[in-house]
Amino acid sequence: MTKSSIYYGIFNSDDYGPILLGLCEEKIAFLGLTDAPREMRSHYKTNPFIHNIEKTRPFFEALFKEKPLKTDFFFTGTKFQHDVWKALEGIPRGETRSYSDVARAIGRPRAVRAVGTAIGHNPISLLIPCHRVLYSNGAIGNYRWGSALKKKLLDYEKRPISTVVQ
DNA sequence: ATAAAGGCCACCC
DNA sequence: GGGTGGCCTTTAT
Repeated sequence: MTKSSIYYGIFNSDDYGPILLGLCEEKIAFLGLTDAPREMRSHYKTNPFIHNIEKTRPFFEALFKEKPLKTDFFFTGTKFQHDVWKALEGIPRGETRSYSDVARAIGRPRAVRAVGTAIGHNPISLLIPCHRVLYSNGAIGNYRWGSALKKKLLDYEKRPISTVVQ
């Protein structure tokens, strides 16, 4: 059985720089703040990558609408990672949690460090809001695309009205 | 099978 | 403030 292709496009967001968006079977399979398709390799080891702006553009544009569709995700990953990522979806815009909050939320209060690692492997940045998870001491913490970008995202989310990702 | 490496945290100075 | 040991999953030997 052959693997489904990943159709990808690289776009530019005014505020956050390049955004790489990957589709698999018409669902969002990857979203990252990068212009490097190889960033998708660890998630989709053997799928063919096909550059296709036309296919991916509507999904990119939807990101900046009022209600971007949050449901159509194509997921890889282990059960543990799914549990973690699913917990992240429940963190509303403008709020934050600590890594240990998330660990508690999935019923694994002591797996804090593993939670951090799993969050770092979140394949769908922004829509699965991994940037809303901070150190328990309030520090910004790390981010796959750089702590500076994480901080920027959070600063934007403090605005009452915004056109950024919901 | 085993080891090493993580987007952590509570605890100790 | 800065180390350090423990915790748990994933990935690489």
